[in-house]
Amino acid sequence: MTGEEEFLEGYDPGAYAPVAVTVDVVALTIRDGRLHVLLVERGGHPYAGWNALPGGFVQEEGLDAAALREVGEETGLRPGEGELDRVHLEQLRSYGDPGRDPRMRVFSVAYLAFAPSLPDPRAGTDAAGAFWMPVDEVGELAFDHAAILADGLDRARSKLEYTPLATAFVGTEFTIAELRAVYAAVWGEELHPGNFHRKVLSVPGFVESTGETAARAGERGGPKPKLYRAGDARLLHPALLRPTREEDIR
Amino acid sequence: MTGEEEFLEGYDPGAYAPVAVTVDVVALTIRDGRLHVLLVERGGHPYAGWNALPGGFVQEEGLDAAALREVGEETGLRPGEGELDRVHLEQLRSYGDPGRDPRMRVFSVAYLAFAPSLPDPRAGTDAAGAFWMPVDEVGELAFDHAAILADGLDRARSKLEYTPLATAFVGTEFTIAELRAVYAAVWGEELHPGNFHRKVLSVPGFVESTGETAARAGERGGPKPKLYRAGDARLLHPALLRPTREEDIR
DNA sequence: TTAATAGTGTCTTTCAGACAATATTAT
DNA sequence: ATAATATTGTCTGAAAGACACTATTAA
Repeated sequence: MTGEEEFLEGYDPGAYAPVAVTVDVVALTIRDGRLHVLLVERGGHPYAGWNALPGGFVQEEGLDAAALREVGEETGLRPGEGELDRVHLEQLRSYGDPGRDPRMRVFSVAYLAFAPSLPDPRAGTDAAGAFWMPVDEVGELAFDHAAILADGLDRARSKLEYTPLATAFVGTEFTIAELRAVYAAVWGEELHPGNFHRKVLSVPGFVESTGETAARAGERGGPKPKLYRAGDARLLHPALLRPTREEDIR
Repeated sequence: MTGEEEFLEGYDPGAYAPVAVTVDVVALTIRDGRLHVLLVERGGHPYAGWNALPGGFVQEEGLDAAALREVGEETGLRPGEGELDRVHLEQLRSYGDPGRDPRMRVFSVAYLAFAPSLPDPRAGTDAAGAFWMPVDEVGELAFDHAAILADGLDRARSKLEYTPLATAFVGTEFTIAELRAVYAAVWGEELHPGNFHRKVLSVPGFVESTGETAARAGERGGPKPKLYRAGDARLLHPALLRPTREEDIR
């Protein structure tokens, strides 16, 4: 008896139905102060013509590698050329309801990707058909991708509170105001500039000063802001908590 | 062309290698004031004789259902008989490194289960071979299960901070001291009784009074404590934070 | 000049944590 | 009686949020 036969012995025949494993990516970035998600328009059936999250089969690679490959393919970015290396990836969760894909049993491992503002994917060749859309304009999506997107947004909003995730959405050098704009875009609410400024600088390891000052102030005036880069903290202590909403608690 | 043929068209042949999807469960409970995890001793190869997390193939069911089925099979509990219904389940994350199972490509969706103290699984028939082990006595595990267990413990310790998860480890009615014992067991450190007591009662919706008092005080004296049941909060605001450890932050 | 912004200061309230005090109960 | 525990009270320092103020710069 081979190892594989032994492996399969004694299990329900239902387990032998062909299954597929895919990765789907919720890739987020901020453009013009608004949170955007990377989508693709489906060509084939089912859901032909619908928008969907970028994704595909896991090949001879790990899950993280598969997710990074998908992001690269759909954005047209190449590994080692800088921009793709700055994309932060983390696993979101997996989805496997029977019937979520009408053709066969498909399990999807969803990933979250965070990136600074990226060029439009249409420029590339592979990436034709992919585009960034403001998250508040996303309507229906193919399969269960709307639920996956919702879970991804929840996770992103939550992680801004207790991790330095916001720095993944800005360049290597940034101003406190740019960081505040990230929080405003992801949380969908304005933050008090003065309190936010003092808070960010008071959290150890969140940001560190470059000693430099921006070459120019904002379009509507004001002093030239100081520049910062991401610090070495993996967690924010104390955390930057959202205003408490009663409906989130109960 | 059938839908499935169309579906598979154009993908790398590597994607056609047979794959399997399993669920593995990190089931935690507290016995004698210590955190325990449910393990099984493997019969067949590979890793024959090693301890492993309970798990198995996903059948014609959702992922959550598969995880609950595994817990039931390995503990000997039956749905609808009460105890299994009190088990709290949540998805942990998925693992899919090539080579994590030497026989074929196996993707595992790991789950976390939290339960009040349960009877010893050996009593049942299906569940022979399963047993509870204190987490700090768990040595090597089969496959990548040690890493899965470590991830599960991290998640559990973290969720105690900002969710009412601790109430899943005690009976429907409990004392503040019992709740404190849960935190002490999971976090591995003692908590200040007075401050913990005031803190728990001050978080809206964490616990609610039953109006009753325990029939008996503890073994070593003291007043009869009041009884509480879980409240309706899904999140703790403000949270019950662990003492900050510098090494966790950087 | 005007208006907006960067950055800092102040005050109030909330909360975490250290510590103390009192009442109650098993042994 | 003794010792341990449940519960409440007090105090200090950290931190959040509201508000105010000054200096700086684009238009």
